[in-house]
Amino acid sequence: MEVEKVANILKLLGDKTRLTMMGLLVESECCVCEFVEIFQMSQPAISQHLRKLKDSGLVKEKKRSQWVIYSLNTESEYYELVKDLINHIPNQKEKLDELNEKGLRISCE
Amino acid sequence: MEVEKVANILKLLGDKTRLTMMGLLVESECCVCEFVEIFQMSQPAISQHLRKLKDSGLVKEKKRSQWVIYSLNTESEYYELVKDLINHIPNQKEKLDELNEKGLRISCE
DNA sequence: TCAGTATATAATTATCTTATTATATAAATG
DNA sequence: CATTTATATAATAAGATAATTATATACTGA
Repeated sequence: MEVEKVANILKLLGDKTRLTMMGLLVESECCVCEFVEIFQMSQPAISQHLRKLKDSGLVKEKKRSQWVIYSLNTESEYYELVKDLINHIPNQKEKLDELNEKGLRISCE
Repeated sequence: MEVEKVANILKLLGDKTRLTMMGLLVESECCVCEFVEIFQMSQPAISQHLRKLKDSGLVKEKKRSQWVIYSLNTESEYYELVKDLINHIPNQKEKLDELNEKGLRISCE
């Protein structure tokens, strides 16, 4: 794995929002509106973060009815690196549990 | 470990030069002029990269005669993370070997 | 002590990043 | 079919980043 490629992945995940997104996605696939709720950030900002993660191949998307569901791309050449990184951040599951309690959970595995 | 702190470390190492520096330092301590030679970059640019690594506590420095020798700070709270990251880049030892061959190696363990 | 070498800092500039607002697209539903 | 909901894209502006040049500091050795 080239240094430059790894550096680019680190730069990509060197953002609190995107790193947290990956921590969430390792728990469960998520749709855009769930991220908007969790991060309390504008929808375009969320879409742009997801776009970067998708452009790098770290996540993939699928359409389900009106929602776009994002998930980790386990086929990515960086998947092992990503898992190593996520091991160093706290588990993000409870953010998803909170969504559930508020009845705002859309995506289901 | 907070997400934000990890993200900051990833941002810091999400730069080809700084990530390579860490790959070199895991092999051996190095002085500034060795980095300048290896990266073919201006000396102030090198010093500024090292400053960032030092400010975050990832590396430490010591003075030996006219040289400033940098080394990994194995006491850093991020040391395990750093080691995990470096495991994903190619070994940088041969860059140091090349310096040796050119007679430009200063630092010795 | 002066010249040379090693390093750090300051100032500047170009480029990148990230957020926002405005707008477009597309599906769902009454 | 019009409205609402979900998402994406474009334009823009503020702030961060990284390189360079110029300069300062500090140690070494003749």
